[in-house]
Amino acid sequence: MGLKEELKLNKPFAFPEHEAFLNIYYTGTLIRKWGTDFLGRFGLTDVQFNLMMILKHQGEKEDLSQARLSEMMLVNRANITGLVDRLEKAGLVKRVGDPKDRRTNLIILTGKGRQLINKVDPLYGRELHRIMKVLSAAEVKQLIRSCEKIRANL
Amino acid sequence: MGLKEELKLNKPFAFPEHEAFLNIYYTGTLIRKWGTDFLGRFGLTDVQFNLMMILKHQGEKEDLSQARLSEMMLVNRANITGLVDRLEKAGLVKRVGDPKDRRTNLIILTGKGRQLINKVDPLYGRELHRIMKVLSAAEVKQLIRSCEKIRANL
DNA sequence: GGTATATTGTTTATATGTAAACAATCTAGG
DNA sequence: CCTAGATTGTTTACATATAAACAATATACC
Repeated sequence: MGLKEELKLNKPFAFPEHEAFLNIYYTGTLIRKWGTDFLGRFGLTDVQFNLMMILKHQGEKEDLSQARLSEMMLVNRANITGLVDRLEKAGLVKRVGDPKDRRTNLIILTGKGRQLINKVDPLYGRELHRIMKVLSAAEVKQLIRSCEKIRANL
Repeated sequence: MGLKEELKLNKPFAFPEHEAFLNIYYTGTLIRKWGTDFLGRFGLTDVQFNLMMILKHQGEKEDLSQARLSEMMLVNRANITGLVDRLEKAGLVKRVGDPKDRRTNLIILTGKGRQLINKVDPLYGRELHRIMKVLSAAEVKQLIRSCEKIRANL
């Protein structure tokens, strides 16, 4: 359904570019809501899942400090403090001192955290496939290209 | 630039659909950040601007209660309380009692609010055009279709 | 070696988001 | 009319976001 109908707007969009811009904005918002809802069954928020997925997939080859995590998650480093606090309290991650830099905390999954993310990751992947399979391979490719073009101007 | 490079990931995406999904998520996030940055010059957040744009464009034909605003902005109605509080304190909007329903607040722009949004709206539109003009008309149309298809499954 | 500059993680103040509970009010159905 | 159920806006408790300031620590350069 078009945004005009979804939001029950009383007039159509003046420019298709405006409609496209809002489509990304609203779809991004709804993806976040969907993620929060899906992951809530496992006691996680979407942001917590994001961080743990980075630890699982990127952490194989790279030590991940709070500053590096904030960069990959596109958030201010002040955010990571509380986020790691909550995950640490839940026993899912641990702060480890970096022997090469005493300012730095390296964040690693605990056994419990690894076990949880190993369970949730494939279930999440399956849902993601369900959501995206309505697009053809060409549409997927074009969507990626269009998003990249837009980001280049932001 | 691809997400892999932007986030400096150490391995490529396993599935294009996953990459497309994250592209929307991250592009939505960056659009929000861009908006906050651009609108900050006028003393507004992107959320406050959103609400005022709805009041300007949708308010012409429809009385807008807090509940209706929360529906159009895809947020919980509890949010609107604080948002309107802040805009009211800034003198940009007003709460008006609905004569037909004493539970309801109708939200309207003040003179000052209307003046501000009339100034910012065209400037915002120009920036939006700058950002989106890298896409052809066909790409814009396809982007809208793809987002709609994805939302249908969320 | 010593000093200026940069970076890291934390804290604070503020804005936004959720869900759940509440009082006030409306609506439907007898 | 009256009562059961729904809706509205608010409050609370919490999770997430920012920017700005801070102490601790690294780094770069003379």
